[in-house]
Amino acid sequence: MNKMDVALICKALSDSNRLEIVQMLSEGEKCGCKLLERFEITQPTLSHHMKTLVESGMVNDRKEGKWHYYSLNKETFSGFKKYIEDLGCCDDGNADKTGCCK
Amino acid sequence: MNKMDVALICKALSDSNRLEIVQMLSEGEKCGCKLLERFEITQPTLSHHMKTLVESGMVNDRKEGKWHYYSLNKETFSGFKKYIEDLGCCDDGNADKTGCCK
DNA sequence: ACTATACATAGACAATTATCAATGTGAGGT
DNA sequence: ACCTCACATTGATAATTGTCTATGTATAGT
Repeated sequence: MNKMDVALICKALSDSNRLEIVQMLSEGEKCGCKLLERFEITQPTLSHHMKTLVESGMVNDRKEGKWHYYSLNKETFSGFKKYIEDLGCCDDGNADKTGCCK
Repeated sequence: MNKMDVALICKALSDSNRLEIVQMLSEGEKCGCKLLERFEITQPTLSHHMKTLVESGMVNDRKEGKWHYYSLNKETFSGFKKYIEDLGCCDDGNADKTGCCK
């Protein structure tokens, strides 16, 4: 995962509604209408947010009949987590010979 | 650390220049002029980015003579990391009784 | 006092974004 | 055929953002 991917994911997570959506999806797959119930936004606005999340790679979109089921993209998420962990990796002052720490 | 804090940090990291700045600061404290050398942006633009980073809480600003020394705020960073880790915490399907996994 | 350096602030502009109301689409049910 | 539900798209608007030029400010050296 490169810098641009991470910046895109961060942008996707930079809205508190979308952050909460990701949090809800971490509990498991959910359809759009269930997500909508939890927010005070209109359906087109949710649709826009979901598009942003899907395009960032953080969220999968699966269609079944009338419904869209959204879920976290585990691969993207773990890549993102690793990038973030490595980002602050040397700020503890206990870097070893590999140039990294803990 | 709450949702708004995290959204603010994500917004700060959603620009590839700022992401690279944070990456540079993870190597250690650096002054503004050293940072500026590495980017093809003007000084006011860097100043604006640093303000965004400092206001997000991710970066510390220490003044010494003419220079501003910037460094990662380890506390904020580790809080952020923890939040991100917990965010995707249950998407592996191996949640235990605590409601969480690994 | 003058100059140079490091950085901030103000003002402008183009691009992006979050949101909405209105409308379109596609799938199921009656 | 018609209607309803789930969702997307369009078009609009106000707010935010990234970037610049121009200018201001503070510190240090001569």
